[in-house]
Amino acid sequence: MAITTESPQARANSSRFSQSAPAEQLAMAMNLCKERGVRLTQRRRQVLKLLLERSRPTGAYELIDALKGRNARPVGPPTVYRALEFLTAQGLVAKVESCNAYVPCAHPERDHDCIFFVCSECGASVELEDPRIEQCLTEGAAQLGFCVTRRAVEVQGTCAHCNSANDAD
Amino acid sequence: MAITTESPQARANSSRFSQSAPAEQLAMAMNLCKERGVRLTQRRRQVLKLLLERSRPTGAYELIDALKGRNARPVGPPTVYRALEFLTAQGLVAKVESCNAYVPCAHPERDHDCIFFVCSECGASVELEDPRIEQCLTEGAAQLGFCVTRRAVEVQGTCAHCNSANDAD
DNA sequence: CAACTTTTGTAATATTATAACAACTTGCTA
DNA sequence: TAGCAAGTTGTTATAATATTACAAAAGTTG
Repeated sequence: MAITTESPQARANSSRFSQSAPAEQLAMAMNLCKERGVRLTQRRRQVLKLLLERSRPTGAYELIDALKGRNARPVGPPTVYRALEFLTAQGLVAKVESCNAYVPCAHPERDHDCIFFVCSECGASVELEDPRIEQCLTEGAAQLGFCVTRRAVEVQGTCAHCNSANDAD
Repeated sequence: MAITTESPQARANSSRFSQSAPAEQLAMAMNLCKERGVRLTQRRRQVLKLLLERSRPTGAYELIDALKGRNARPVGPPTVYRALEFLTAQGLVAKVESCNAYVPCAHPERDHDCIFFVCSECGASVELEDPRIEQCLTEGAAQLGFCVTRRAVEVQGTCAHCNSANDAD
């Protein structure tokens, strides 16, 4: 098996950089779910929309608070966690484990791993795809006889934007 | 900069496979701390020892419970979390973010990233080193102007042992 | 419509982690 | 060696994250 050598592709989770607006992403998600015969209900759509509108990984309780404003009755934790579970299973959302927070995936239509670069200063995250890393992890797993279900590759640090802001001080 | 191509090295966190006994690892940790001029106090040593004795990533509250048996007075969460913070800073222990659990590092003397393969069935974890992945992450960071402080590469799935046990059914 | 499945609501609670401040240790140094 | 300063640990309370269990509602199918 040859290692593909396409260069890694980055995609920020920040609206400043996003390649498609929340509305487009939402429409795409609805299509995807229709094709798959699963239901992107109103609640699930609400949660996904909120995540798409944010510029950074968002905690479950932040989502709960945000939903309080949009709904007649406040929603409880299980409701949001269930929506996140569904969205994650569909590859529409990923959990950033090191932050206990959630982000929409850049390319839910493709089945791939994401690498997250999370800025500990501004909280923004950038999703990177790198087939070489997936390949390494696949090889490692094979070597161990390990059967993979989920991967999390997360890099913490400070983003270019915050770095230059700090230099200016 | 040439990519080193040494093959990845695995090291299980299970005593079944461990290459050095807890006592040796502890002695090594004490030396390391001495060299660095930091204090591996009794509490910190206790926590490290517990982690070394376990065959899997261990939660903070599991450590607290275990310490209750070993000490006259029970220790509170902050004590354990502080010990974990110290041990992590010294590279003696790493947190498996996707499990909210902690494991001793295989090679605290070397400054490197670890990749964890965590079995969701038996809970055991294997630490793998792969310079190629570190290289990819370094490149990715450089490309983004991102300044890295911490990395977490975690793979969830089922280990060889559990896989073959399941096949036998 | 009736039976069934899936989704959501609600209340309670479990699990993981931190804040704030007091007490104790350790190592120095006057 | 007394006394101070820094670092470490103890203690209490509480914050933040997540799940269980069961009831109600909505959607699906015969």
